Amino acid sequence: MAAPRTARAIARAELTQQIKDEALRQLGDAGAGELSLRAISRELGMVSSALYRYFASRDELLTALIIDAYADLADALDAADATFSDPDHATPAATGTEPAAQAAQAERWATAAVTLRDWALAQPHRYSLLYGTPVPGYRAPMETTVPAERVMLAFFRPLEAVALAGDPAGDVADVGLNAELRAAGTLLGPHIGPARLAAGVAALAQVIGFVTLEIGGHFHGGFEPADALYAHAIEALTGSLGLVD
Amino acid sequence: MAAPRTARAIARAELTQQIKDEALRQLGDAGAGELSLRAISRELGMVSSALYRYFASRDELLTALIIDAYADLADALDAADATFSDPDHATPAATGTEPAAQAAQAERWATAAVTLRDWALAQPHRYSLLYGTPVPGYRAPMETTVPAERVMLAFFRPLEAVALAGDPAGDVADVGLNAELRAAGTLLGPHIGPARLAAGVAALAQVIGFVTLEIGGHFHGGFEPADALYAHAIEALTGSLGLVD
DNA sequence: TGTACATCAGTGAACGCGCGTTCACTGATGTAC
DNA sequence: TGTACATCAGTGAACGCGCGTTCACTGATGTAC
Repeated sequence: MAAPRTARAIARAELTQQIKDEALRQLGDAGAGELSLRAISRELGMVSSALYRYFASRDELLTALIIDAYADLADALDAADATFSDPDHATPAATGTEPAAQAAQAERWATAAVTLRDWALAQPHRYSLLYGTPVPGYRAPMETTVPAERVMLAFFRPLEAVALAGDPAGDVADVGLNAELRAAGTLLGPHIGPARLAAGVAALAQVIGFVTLEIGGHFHGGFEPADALYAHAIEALTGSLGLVD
Repeated sequence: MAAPRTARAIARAELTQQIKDEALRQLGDAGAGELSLRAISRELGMVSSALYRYFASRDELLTALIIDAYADLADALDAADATFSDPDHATPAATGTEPAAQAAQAERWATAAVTLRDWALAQPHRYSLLYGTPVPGYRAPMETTVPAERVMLAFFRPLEAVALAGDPAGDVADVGLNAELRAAGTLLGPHIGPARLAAGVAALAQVIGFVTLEIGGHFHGGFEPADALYAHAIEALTGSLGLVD
């Protein structure tokens, strides 16, 4: 991974980034289906075939953009979360089952939800790349699953903390679903009980749904900006997650 | 609206439908950004310019597809709901505040949620057209808002019924949000209190989020099919709507 | 019922444009001795 | 430190393709008298 720092390598890294930046600008204008290598090269003042020194095909560029977007969103979520595990702050994960500790995890979760929306509203085309309509003819390769999981994890870390503190939450009635949830739990948070895991997935679905609707203009005329509505929903969700009473 | 039933008018209506059908088939293959008039005309065995007798432009065809999709989804929701207001069945809307009446509305709501997912999974490209990434360069005209609202209404009718039966549910803490909710309520259900309206929007967002994630392949490897998880979430949602205790 | 005229579906050619990808090439940068 | 060779970024032309939309046209269908 650590490339040699020759002038060539530096120039290559820089131009690779410029290509991605310009690609993103065009996604903003046109949407994912319309990403054009020729338009990108034109904008960068080079010939279209030169792009092939940097990305083997259009799909490879698209994959790079998706991976970057997941990573960037995950970074934003981690950065927002960092304030909660700072040496300056208490690390509530280890402090026990008392309401105060749970409330702190509720705030962590709420922060993740707010951060995701802020990120999405700031760059809706990148959000759409991740959670919108799949791009025509493009199937995300496995390289994207790791950064995608980093995003998920930001929403399950607070639940894991509460579970570790002694409140795992119980099973779910449906036996089959219970097994599915336990299996998913090994990735998302091995100590979270099935009931809370299900609530966690549902809460995340609501966050995604909210943002998708808002970006899609479905709140037009009614709510919008949907800040207040969203804040209200988050409060209810932390309740449903068993993080506040 | 009632066109003359000349042979010409009949042929026109039929071909118009065939064009739309073929357009949908291509959306299934390629996604919304790639809808091609030439490909459609090719498939229908006619010359591309002939399409302009039926749709003035690509955007107009796209608009027709969107309106149709909303209408079709709304029809499916209404049909599923019809069993609840059949003369054969009790019409619980008028029966009062007793738990039994509320439970009936909970089932109505759950039916809407299940119907929406079934419809979406059966034709994911149409769903994406409505709730996925906005099509590049295309802005939905106002003609689409009426059928879009029909879909929403299917999810708020049960809430209105409960409200009319004497359980409107109260206000929400945030004064500004309360006003927004009251304004939105005039469309969605004039007797639904702000708190339940907010819960209703949140529940709908969760439904949309779930289906969007499932169609986008984000449940791959974990859940999928997500039937059990979805059913579980719906139960929790009817609780959050104050339709079951 | 028959005729004259108007409407309209579908044709075929063309305009002007854009796309992803390939290939042989040149010249500059980096490496090994 | 200097030279010979290998690597690689970027060029420019080309291939083969697709697109939305326009226009003047023909022939069939519908309408009015």
